[in-house]
Amino acid sequence: MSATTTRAMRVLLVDDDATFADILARALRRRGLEVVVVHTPDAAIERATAWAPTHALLDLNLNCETSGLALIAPLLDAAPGLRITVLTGYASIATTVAAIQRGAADYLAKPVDAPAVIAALSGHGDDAAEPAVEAPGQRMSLKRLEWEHIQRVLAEHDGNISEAARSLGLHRRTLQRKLDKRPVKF
Amino acid sequence: MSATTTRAMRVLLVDDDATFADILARALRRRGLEVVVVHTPDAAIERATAWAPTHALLDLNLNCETSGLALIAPLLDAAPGLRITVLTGYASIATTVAAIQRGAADYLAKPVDAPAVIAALSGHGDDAAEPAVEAPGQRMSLKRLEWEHIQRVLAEHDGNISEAARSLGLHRRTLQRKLDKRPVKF
DNA sequence: GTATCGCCGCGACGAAATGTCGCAGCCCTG
DNA sequence: CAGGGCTGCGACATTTCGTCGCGGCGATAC
Repeated sequence: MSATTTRAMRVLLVDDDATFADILARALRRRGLEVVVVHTPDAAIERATAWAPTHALLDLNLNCETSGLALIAPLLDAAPGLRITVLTGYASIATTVAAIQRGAADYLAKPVDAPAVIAALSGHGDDAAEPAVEAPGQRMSLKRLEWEHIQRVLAEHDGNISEAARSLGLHRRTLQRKLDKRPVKF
Repeated sequence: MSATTTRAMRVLLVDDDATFADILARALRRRGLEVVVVHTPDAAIERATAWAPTHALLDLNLNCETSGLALIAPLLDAAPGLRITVLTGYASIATTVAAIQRGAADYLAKPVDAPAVIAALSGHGDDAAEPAVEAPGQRMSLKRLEWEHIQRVLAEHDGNISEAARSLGLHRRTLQRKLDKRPVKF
């Protein structure tokens, strides 16, 4: 273990975005955490088994076939007790539900800052603070609503774009455009 | 399980919005579910204890102090094994995480249609696969969904188009056009 | 009375989103 | 190897959206 604080958290960072992963890793290390970065599902499993991390940061949309979602179970298998925090740039209610149901401990939407990540990792504001039903003076924007629904349907069809488009009654091309077009703030 | 009726799901619907609750309840009953509607946390606990429902639909933002979130644990206490599905008009990642961590089985953002609710109730997200795509035209939603949401927001603003437009984050002119375009076949 | 203000309905026009077609690459299966 | 389905993407015609502006209405305020 590190000589820093108490028992340092051993964090396995799984993200195919090397740039983002490195920055985040550096930020976490500066705060005394032990971090190992991997960019592929296979490497993630391998490290989880060999290194026995205590926490994991998992990017949902690894651009490979295996979604981050599919990685949750194997990771928990490889390292029992692992506290997995899912991180994603394309957050949606549907994927949130799926992630938590599969065993993730928390779920964060990019962009996030190091403090927020650490808080989530350690489980702060987890079961403690109540999000206090937000009172947005504003309804879910139509865009947001659409995004959520698309994610839901897409998930129902296992990520099959063509099928989802058909099911949604819109052109595949349009769905594609909608999909890669959304950073979507909220 | 209740062998009397065809193992019908006994659903406890907790929602302070009487209108919405009634409509939903009717829709569910028409599909063969047993539904009991309550409008307050206290009544919810009471019914959960006395009636022993198998499923619960819980609106997150009951406009009382006790958020729906806080009701999850007591409900699970009152009726062990209860499958709680959270329903809310103010969906957010944070509340989603909180709800599921507290024991909710699923989380849906309004507006939703009866089929979606039933799917969630029966736990399609857990293990069941749903290759059975609805009939064609079922998912024309994007438009329908938008329409529903617009109506909801419009109603909440007492029909004030300008205000609703502002709240929805779109131009008044656009809202007008969207409004008079729909022949609205419900 | 009339000035002001906010909401409503609508025409117009450029900007953006969408529907449609087509092409090429991939992977799977017969 | 051919055939079929999924995917990413370019091109182009249509449609919708965002914005500005007008005139009209009704409620207050002056």
